[in-house]
Amino acid sequence: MSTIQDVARQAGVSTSTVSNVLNGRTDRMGRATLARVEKAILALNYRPNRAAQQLKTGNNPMLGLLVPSIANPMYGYIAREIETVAQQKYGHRVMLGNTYRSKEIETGFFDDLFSHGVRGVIMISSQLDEQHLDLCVQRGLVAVSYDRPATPGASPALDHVTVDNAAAARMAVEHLISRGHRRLAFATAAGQTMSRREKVRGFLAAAQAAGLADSAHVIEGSMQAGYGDSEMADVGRMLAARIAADPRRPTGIVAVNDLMAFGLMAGFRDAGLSVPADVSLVGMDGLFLSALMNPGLTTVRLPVPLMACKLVERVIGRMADPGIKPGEFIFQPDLVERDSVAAPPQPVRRLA
Amino acid sequence: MSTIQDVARQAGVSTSTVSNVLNGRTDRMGRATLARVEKAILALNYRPNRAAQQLKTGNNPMLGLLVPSIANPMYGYIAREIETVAQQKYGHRVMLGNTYRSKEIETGFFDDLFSHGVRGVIMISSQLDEQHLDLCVQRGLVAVSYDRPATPGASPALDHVTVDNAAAARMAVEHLISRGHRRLAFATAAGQTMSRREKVRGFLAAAQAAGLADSAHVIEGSMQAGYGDSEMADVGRMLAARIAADPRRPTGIVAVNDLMAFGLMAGFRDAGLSVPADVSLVGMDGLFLSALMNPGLTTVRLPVPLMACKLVERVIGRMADPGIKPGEFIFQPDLVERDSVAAPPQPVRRLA
DNA sequence: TTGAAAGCGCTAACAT
DNA sequence: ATGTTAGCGCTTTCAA
Repeated sequence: MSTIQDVARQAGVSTSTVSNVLNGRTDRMGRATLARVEKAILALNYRPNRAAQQLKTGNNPMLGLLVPSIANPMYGYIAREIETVAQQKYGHRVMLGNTYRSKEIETGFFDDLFSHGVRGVIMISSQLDEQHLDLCVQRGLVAVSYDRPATPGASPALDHVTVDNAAAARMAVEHLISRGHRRLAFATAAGQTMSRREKVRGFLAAAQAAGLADSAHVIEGSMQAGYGDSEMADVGRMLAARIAADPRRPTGIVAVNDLMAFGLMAGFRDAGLSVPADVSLVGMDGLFLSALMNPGLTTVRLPVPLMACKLVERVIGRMADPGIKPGEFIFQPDLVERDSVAAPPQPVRRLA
Repeated sequence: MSTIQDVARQAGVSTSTVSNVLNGRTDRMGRATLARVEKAILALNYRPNRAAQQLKTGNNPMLGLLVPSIANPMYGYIAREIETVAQQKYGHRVMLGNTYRSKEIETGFFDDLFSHGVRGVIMISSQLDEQHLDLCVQRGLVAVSYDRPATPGASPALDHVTVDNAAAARMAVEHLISRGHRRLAFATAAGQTMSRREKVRGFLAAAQAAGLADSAHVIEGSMQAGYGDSEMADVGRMLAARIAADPRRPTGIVAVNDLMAFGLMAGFRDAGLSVPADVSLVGMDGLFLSALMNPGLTTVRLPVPLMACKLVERVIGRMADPGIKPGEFIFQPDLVERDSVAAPPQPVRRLA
């Protein structure tokens, strides 16, 4: 590994000149000098030592990325987009952490962020208390949160990038209603996240607006382990059994996310119910996997690449200019129609 | 952020004493001194600056992790296991990169590994030339490769951790044969990886051993984009159409991985063929998603947590002791039976 | 048992 | 236009 000194020697200049070209201050030198330095850099295949740069400047071209579990296909998708734009567009690397939604693990990650000199972090579905977060922000962390709107009232210390969850739920409900469904349910897992709360709110509001308040219910399953990839589907499977057993069961179900919908589909199959003949189902997320399900899952798709861009743009932008105030960025989803929704089954008529 | 100096001052000792307690050399000091230092560290919530440590020692408690795409559920799963053990068991953080199987991107990642002072890397399904890799290893990188056996003949500069891919394919074939299948196919995507080659070899060998060499074929679909999450399923879907159109089509199919199997299932459905009544299907990977498919996918499951442990243990072990020679570690898979395999359809008899 | 001090590779203020 | 230099926070040798 060659150092800035090696380059300086090779080019016959001082280290500050090399440093200047490294940092784009090329106006401060002759063309010939610049050329010599660039040649030496190439010849030695020189790469600046980030640790030294960071020790000096306090900056590290790296972002923290916190997800509940990267094994969850939705978080994997978001993470891929984030890493790709952080790298290709801004030259930043990504330090990844799985939190399993544990506060202790999150705290540990933040500590390490500081000790590695990483000053920007993207948090996917955080559960962090506002006070802990505020503390990190006070210590100079630039944080951007996904999938969780700003806490109303609290001073926004963070950026918030999120889909319009209430609108997403509404789209699902309206789609079901347009196909003739009157008995609706929203299937979710216990353990409130902001986004789940918003979806429930949107679901209920849309049902009410259609005059269906009395026949729209929220069904919640409890999760053993707490973080949510296969567990989320397990909950769906369990919930489906419960729903199937109910003689007055809903005919149209909105799932809190695609994984839940996958579990629901499997559970209905176990119970001998057919989707969409007996129950219709709408997911949320728009995973590529939803197209592979049998039947293909109708789902509300989130604009993941757009949101990932915004997330990265905001952390990096605010790291560069601390004067920028945190903001809130809400994206609109869209409905992808496939084969998991049909008209509700006709009630069986007894012959007189 | 407090420094080692702050701690030294607070405890009334020199920085070297603090450094000694930081590095476990507690025998070199009095009990009272140790206690004072520990108290000061706690009081100041002190965290050593990794950049400074690294500048001094050349070590960084961080691992590189290279995957083709973290949006692929299999790589997401492996990555989660790796990050978790690296962190919880060894206190190392993970720097993540998506390669999209591009050599340029891989090279860029390696450069950044060096400039960040990261000396250990885990490569999932790398396509790297041996020579490029060797160069990095010569420069001091400790590399561990997953899913690719050592190149025979070449001096092993890397560790290799992999499942016994040939055995995996054999298990799938034998399962199909045991259910009465005689016309077999192996469905894969174009673009050779080591693991795909091994699987093909195992498939062919098993078919031959059963005297089925003439009726066992490898079917290969080409990928547009090159890296493989939804693309892999797309190839499967396309391949299914091709297979369905063949009047002498195979009755039992082994898919190169679960994603391919998912695509195949969807494609057969498109074509009006039923799994397993018309075609039987065995996947490979053992994703949790395979249990959610309709029908549930029979698949050869890889021992991911075990392999992840070994991967991490090897990089970190060899970083600590460069004397350890690279080795090869092969894990055995097992078959998970679900509902995608049945007896082959009876040939239609015409009435005389 | 403890401390002083050099130096890892870099940046940037200051000097020339 | 270019060079000199202090110092970022830490480890470690050597001296006391």
